[in-house]
Amino acid sequence: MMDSVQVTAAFKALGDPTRLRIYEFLRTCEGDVVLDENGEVRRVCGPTVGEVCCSVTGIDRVTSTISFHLKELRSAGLIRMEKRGKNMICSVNRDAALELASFLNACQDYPAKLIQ
Amino acid sequence: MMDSVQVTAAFKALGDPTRLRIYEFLRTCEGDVVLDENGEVRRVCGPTVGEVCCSVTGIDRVTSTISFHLKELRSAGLIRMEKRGKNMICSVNRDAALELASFLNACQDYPAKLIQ
DNA sequence: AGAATACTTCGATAAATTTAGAAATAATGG
DNA sequence: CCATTATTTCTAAATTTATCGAAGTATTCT
Repeated sequence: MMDSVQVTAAFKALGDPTRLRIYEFLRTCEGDVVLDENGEVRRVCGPTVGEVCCSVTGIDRVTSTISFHLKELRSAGLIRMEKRGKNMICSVNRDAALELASFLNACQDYPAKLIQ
Repeated sequence: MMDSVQVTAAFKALGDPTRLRIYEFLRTCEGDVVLDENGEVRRVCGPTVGEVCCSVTGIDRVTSTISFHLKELRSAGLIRMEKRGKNMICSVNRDAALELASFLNACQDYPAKLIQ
């Protein structure tokens, strides 16, 4: 379970237009995954850092800037990155997204009293 | 529906520890609401800015700073504020929270292909 | 081994953000 | 109408952040 420090970090990471753009792009990339020896899901193909740079339209940033933003998203636990030869393969961490969603949905656990 | 600029602004607003703290406090405050002449839900009692200052523990900020953060949350559409005499009454905007949650839940609409 | 490719880290800079405190505004109470 | 209370706006300072380009690190290719 994410504590409030982690939740803040995740929201902060998504609260930048360039990063949100990258994040949304990564979400749309269907990629193959495998189950490794421990039964963990591991991504084996998908967008590399270079592909993110080329593919994310509307923003115009050099590679080092994209790298910086990917690191921010990764530190916040929102994406995973895995070395694959010369490349780094990026993928979203769905568990983190779902945890954040459930944090936001919790607003319904505190109902307001309605008075006519 | 929130566009991506609004989503960014909302995440950014929540991505600050002081604001997230305030937001969480506001969520827990059950307050009475009324339906006004247009059938709109309107809050009639609940935490004022001053009460937010006193009640949100763990942060230590002067009133003007809290006021600044409330304004940020309000600009992002996450909370509502309504004048009531000398006071301003604060409440969370649940619709915004639920929209953000559904943005995050959309990560499930793009399934990865699993390969053994 | 040396060159090429993919990415990250470092250094510098400009812009944005958070913060406190002072001054301003608005509403109520005597 | 003046004093008090509640909140906001303004100002200035400190800190953080986003950005680029250069230099560095790894990995593959020849």
